Amino acid sequence: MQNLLHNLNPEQLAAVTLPAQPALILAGAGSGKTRVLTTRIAWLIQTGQVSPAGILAVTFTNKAAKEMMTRLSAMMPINTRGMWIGTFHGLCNRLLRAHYRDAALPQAFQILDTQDQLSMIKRLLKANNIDDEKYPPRNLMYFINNAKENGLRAQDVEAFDDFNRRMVELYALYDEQCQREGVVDFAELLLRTYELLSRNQPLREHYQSRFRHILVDEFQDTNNLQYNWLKLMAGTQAAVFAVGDDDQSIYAFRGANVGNMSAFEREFKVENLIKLEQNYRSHGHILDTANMLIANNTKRLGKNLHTDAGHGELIRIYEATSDLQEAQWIIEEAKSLIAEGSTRNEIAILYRSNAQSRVIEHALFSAGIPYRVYGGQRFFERAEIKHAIAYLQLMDNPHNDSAFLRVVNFPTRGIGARSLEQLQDAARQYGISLYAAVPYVTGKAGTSLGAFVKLVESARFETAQLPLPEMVQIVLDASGLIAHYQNEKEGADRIENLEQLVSAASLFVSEEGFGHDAPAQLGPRSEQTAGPAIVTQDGVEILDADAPLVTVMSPLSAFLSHASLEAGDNQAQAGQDAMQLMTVHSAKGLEFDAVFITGLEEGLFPHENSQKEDGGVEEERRLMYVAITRARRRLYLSFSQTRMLHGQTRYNTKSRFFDEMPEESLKWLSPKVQQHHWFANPKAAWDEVPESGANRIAQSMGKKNIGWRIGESVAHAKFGEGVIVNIEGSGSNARAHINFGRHGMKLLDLSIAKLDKV
DNA sequence: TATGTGGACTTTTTT
DNA sequence: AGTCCACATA
Repeated sequence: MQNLLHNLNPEQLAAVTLPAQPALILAGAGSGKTRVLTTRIAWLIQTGQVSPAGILAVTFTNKAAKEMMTRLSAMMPINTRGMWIGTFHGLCNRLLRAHYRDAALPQAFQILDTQDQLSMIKRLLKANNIDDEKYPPRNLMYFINNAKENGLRAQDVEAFDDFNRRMVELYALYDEQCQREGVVDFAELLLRTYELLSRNQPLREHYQSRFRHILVDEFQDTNNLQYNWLKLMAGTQAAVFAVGDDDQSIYAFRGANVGNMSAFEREFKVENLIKLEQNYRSHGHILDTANMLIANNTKRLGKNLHTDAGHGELIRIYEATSDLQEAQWIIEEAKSLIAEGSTRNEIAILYRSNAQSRVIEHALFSAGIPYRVYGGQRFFERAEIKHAIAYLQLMDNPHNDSAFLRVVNFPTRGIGARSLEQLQDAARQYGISLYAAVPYVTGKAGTSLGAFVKLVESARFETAQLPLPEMVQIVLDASGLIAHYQNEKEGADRIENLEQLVSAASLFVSEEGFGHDAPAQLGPRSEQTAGPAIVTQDGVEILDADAPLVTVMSPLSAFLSHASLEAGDNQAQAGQDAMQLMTVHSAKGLEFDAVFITGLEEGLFPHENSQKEDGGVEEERRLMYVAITRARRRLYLSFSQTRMLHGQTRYNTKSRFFDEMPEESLKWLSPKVQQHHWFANPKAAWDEVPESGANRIAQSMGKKNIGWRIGESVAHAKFGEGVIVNIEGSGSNARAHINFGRHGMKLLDLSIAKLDKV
């Protein structure tokens, strides 16, 4: 116990040892948030206030859940696998598996990932002859997900015009189709659980009285449905311990509602509000910069980070002439960092949008510096893996039409569009799945479809008694996937990935406690585990907290859930000491000795789209706050006068965020006025050279010799600094398009406007 | 049915 | 500029 609370600062200690009441912990970046969460759980258990079974801990990512379990096992001898620690979706999956009948789901229901959901919607539109120009599948998907995240079924959505009425109809059709196929999308996992518990009183009361303590990580990221889900789980008895940071709320665009923090404070009558403001990560100048920047936001719960670590180094700021040159500068700085003893792993290059990584990657590649880009395709999202998974899905639940269509003719087995059309007609006519409709198709199409069904059936039959990894291996061979990729020119990597799927199955089986000899397909092993695994109370089947997934689902079903809910690593070549490239969003939660934040230009960061959204710029500022607070010791900020974007050169002004930082913490590496753009930017130079054809055209159009040039920086009394983006007309008629950053693009008459050179 | 071509798109992302 | 997707063609 002494040990457990040892080394906590007063605020952390206070948070960890709060009484069993609603609590809101405002945990600043680097303030030891995860430590507080895990220590709180350990303290509750060790002091005998609650048994491990009475704890529900919710996170957003699998990574965070795993981290929590690892730290918890390090703190006390406890089997965390049986505990209810997981993501919202993972926990919902667990609940729905245990109570599938009450939730009106088939036992082997499967989970659609975003790809699957979109392809399902496309199919739906096609089947109903809907013009996908008028109803873009992606929009319909957003519509449906948004409705679900607000707890609304199709019948609850109010439609005020024909267009929306149609959308609602399609939403209803979509849900019916999912139900027929026995599949649920991500939002459905949440909503279905919410509905299950709100309708089923004994079940609700069981869980409400069982979970005495509910702990929530990253509370600022909860959406409306998740917040209501928590309220329902908590009932009136549970102590909800919510940890979050409103200043790090950067996911509003996907439904996160920071307002949930103040709603929680109000609705739960929170009396225990603790701020963790002591930062253990960054040096003083970095924190001062972050603090001053975020102070420009209006709607804040209020928080200021401080450190004992001293001021440290100044923030280094660099103005580049082009994106290319910015990249080259980064590499020079990184090289000298490495020369001074930094490891590449400890250097991160952050950018607002993925498109910015290319130039940097090119530069790193030519410099021969190893790097790793986050955010690529993830293991379970690769096409070949999705194919293999689809075969497994069909063996587990043949009515999954998405899975059926994905592989019915892959590898090709002579089942073309015509055959499938016949099949889909039959399926629609009888209201059954494609798989079930196969017997209704006659002729040659029927024969080849029948052969496919036989393939799936015999794979299922032959592997019924085998452990999961062996089953996967057999499916890879029997499906013809391996053979297909062997014949393909660049199939080697794909075969390697498929073999990795077998390893993933092995790893899964041992990690989840299924045991390597457990048959993959046999039903739930509740009979074998016996004991208290499932108890009946008021006629309701109740899951015991220590019962892992093994008791409620087969290894195969569990593995398929895992594949959907945990798409796997998206890092390329892990392991190697490499520089880290990622968007600011994906950097959240990470920290590095040295951080480069690049592309700090108006329009890019803050992003131009954010100006139109209300609260958009504040979210961008929080994003910048997250970026700054990733750095431990050294922080570089850079921006560029010109940048190639979407095949066009853009002239941006520097980000407004520079004006919101403390001058005394900054060190400008480049002189305010650089050499002229056409000097450093080869492309611009080419355009401006008098001999070039392009320039002769420009001259004849009056683009030159009027005292101003495209790309030149100017200052205007009202609009501040800007960049000349284009010039039209000549002589006294000359007018210039000038990008004034936050003031937007202006068209000014050059003979009238008072402009100064910068 | 594999392959090519034109057109539209382009902020951020986890489950 | 680069990617993805739908549709057309050999």
